[in-house]
Amino acid sequence: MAEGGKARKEPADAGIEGSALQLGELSELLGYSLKRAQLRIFEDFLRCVAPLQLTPAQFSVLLLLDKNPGRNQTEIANTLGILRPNFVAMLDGLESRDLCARVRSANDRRSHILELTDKGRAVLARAKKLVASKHEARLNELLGPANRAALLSMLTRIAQEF
Amino acid sequence: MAEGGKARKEPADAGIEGSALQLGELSELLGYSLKRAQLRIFEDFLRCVAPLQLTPAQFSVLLLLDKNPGRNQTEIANTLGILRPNFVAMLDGLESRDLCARVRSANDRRSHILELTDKGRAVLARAKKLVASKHEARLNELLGPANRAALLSMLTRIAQEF
DNA sequence: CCCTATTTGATATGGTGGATAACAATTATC
DNA sequence: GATAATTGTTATCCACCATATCAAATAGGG
Repeated sequence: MAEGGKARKEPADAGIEGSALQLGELSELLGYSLKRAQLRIFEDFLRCVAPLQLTPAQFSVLLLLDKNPGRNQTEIANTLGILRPNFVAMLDGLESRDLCARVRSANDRRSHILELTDKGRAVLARAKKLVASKHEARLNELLGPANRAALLSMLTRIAQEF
Repeated sequence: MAEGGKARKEPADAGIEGSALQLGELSELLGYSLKRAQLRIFEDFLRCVAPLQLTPAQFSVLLLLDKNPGRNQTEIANTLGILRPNFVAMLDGLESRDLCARVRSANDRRSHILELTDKGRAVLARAKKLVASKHEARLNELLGPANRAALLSMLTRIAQEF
């Protein structure tokens, strides 16, 4: 067994066996970076707002309820791109934590008007502070305010006009 | 019933009942626009590459296999952020369509070396053309080459350094 | 050389989001 | 007043993600 050259760990070949794979055209694919960045941002959001146990989706619901009082489930869900059936369980979660409430409408007894509770408003206020001071602040630090604004503008443009 | 003011459709109140909800701080939340933009981009990718029946994830696997021959499942999956257990079914799909093949390694009989088949290379080539000519071209049209490059750069930065 | 630890692909399983069909209650429409 | 449409809800399915576990194979230490 002394003819050596195949037993160990193949140092004979080219030699990029270590780890670093070549991403190739993948690094030019916008969708790929977009997805990766989105996962990172959501991960950081969850971390920053962990004390309040709010997901990005839940936070967006609370924000929307605060800015749009008197709306029903369908209106809120549609605005956020959530399908009505899937919005039910989400509201159940928020309502069971006393962050919002379903109130039967007097005009149309089919619909539930959604309201923030006092606790919901308090949690939202704290969440806003955490997001601004930890999450978005970190982004500003990484990109700078001007770049951050440009990035937001382009993403909004894609979301709306693409 | 002629005392009017409550029967019809409540034109008495403020009056923004039509539809347009106020997004409020949501439009300043980068994560929100990021997610929305990502969904749009993936939707368009699927549409553009529909004739080949490839998802973004599948396309990224084919790209990676092409640029990194001789790698095993773990290496490819790790690079793409896919967990090994979830990569199995994905490979089953690609292999059953004869786009790639698992080949037992001679050095290490535990691992499967992943190879693109001829058909896989052909499909990848066609997919690249569709993505470039339809998908990415449309993005360039919307943002312009310079903005598109800046966007990609910032997203990559977030994905890597955030 | 043997025994143990590690690695690789695979399976099973659970959780979460997203999508559609269907339903009862209510309202709109003709 | 009969029929259609809307609202919230349930049930169900599918894609994706995550963890524990396993058998086969390899690596490492005595």
